Amino acid sequence: MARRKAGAEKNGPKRSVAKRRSGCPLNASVEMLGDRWSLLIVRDMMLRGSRSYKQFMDCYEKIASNILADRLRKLEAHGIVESAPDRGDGRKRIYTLTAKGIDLAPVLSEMVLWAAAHEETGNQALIGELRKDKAKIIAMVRQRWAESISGAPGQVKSGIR
Amino acid sequence: MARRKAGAEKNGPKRSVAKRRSGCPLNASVEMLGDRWSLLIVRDMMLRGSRSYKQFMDCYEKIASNILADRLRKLEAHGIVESAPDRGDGRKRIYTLTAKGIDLAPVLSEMVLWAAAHEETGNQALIGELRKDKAKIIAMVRQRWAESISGAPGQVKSGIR
DNA sequence: CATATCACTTGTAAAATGCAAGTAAAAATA
DNA sequence: TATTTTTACTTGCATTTTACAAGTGATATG
Repeated sequence: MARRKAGAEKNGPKRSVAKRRSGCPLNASVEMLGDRWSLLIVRDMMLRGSRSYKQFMDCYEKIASNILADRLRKLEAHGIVESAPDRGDGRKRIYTLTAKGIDLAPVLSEMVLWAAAHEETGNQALIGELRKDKAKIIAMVRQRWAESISGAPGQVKSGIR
Repeated sequence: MARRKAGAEKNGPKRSVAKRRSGCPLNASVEMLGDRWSLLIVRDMMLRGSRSYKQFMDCYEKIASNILADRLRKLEAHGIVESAPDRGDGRKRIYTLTAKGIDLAPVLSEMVLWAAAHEETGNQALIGELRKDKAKIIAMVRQRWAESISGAPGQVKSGIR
C-alpha cells in the first residue's frame, strides 16, 4: 500500500484568514513557508529543474524521505506546487510549480542576496548575476518555467545554478 | 534565578559555512529564519517599533514566552538583533535591529507582496503602499531605524502598520 | 521471470513547540 | 519603608514535529 491520498481537498489557493494566527500577510507567508525545507524544494524546482521525488531526494542538503513527502503534500495543498502522474513511466509523479510558486522568485532572490551580503556562502556565480541584474534573472526563471509547462513534459535542462 | 546568560559567544556575523547543511545562500537564510516566529519578531521591530520583551509579547499572533526568549537569543547569536539593559529602568532590556537585521526589509517586503497577491490577507494600507513604491517604503523603514539608533534610546513612535 | 527503480510509508527516538505556572530583580505605590 | 506591580525571563510537562533507518507496493527493465 502506498501512493495517493489526495493531499488536501482540491487545491488551496486563497486560503481564508480564518484558521490563521493573524491576517498579516507576512504571517501568511511564514505559515506556508516558514520551515527548514519548503523553500529549498522550491529552489530546486526553480533553479535545478527538479520535477520528481528522486530528483528532490538528490538535493544537496539531504532531506529525509518522509519529510519530503510531507512538504510536497503541503506545498500542493497551498497551491504552490501541483503534481500529476508521468505519462510514459507509471512509477513517476511529476511535480511542477504553479504560477503562485514561480511568483516566489523575488522572495528567494532577496533571501539569497541577504545571506550573501552577511554570511559566507557559496554559489558566487548566481550572486554576482543577481546583484548585477536581479530583474533579468527573475525574468529568465519565469520564462524557462513558462516554456517548461507549455512544452511536453520533458526535462528542464539548463540551470543557472 | 533569571536573566543573562550571554546568548552566544560574542556576536555572530559571518558564520562560516562549516556547520551548515550546505553553502547555498538560500539555505543559510532558511537556517537562520526558517521557523514560524523569527520573521514576525523582526517585523514587529521594523514596523511597530517593538524593543522590549513586553512589546514582543503583545504581538498579534501570541508567541509563547519561552519561544520568544529562545528566538531573541538566536536572532542575537546570528547578529540580526542586539540587546542592552535599558538605562533608566533596570528591569528592561532593549532589543534593536542590527544593520544585518534592517537589511531584511526587502525580504519581508517581497514576502508580504507575495502573500497579498495570492492569499486573502489584511493590512491593505501597507500592501497598497508597497505596490506603489516598494523602494520608498524600504527607505523609510531604514531611515527611521537609523534615527532610532542615533538618537537617545527612546521609543520609536510611528508605524506604517 | 528476476531484479532494479520509484514513490512513497512505517516505526521509533530525539528535538522543537506550546501552555501554564513559577521566580528574581527592580520599580511603583501605599 | 513595606507591599504590590511590572518586567524579563525559566521550568515542567504534554504534544507535535523532525530525523533516521528500514520497509512496501507498483511499475519498468534486462
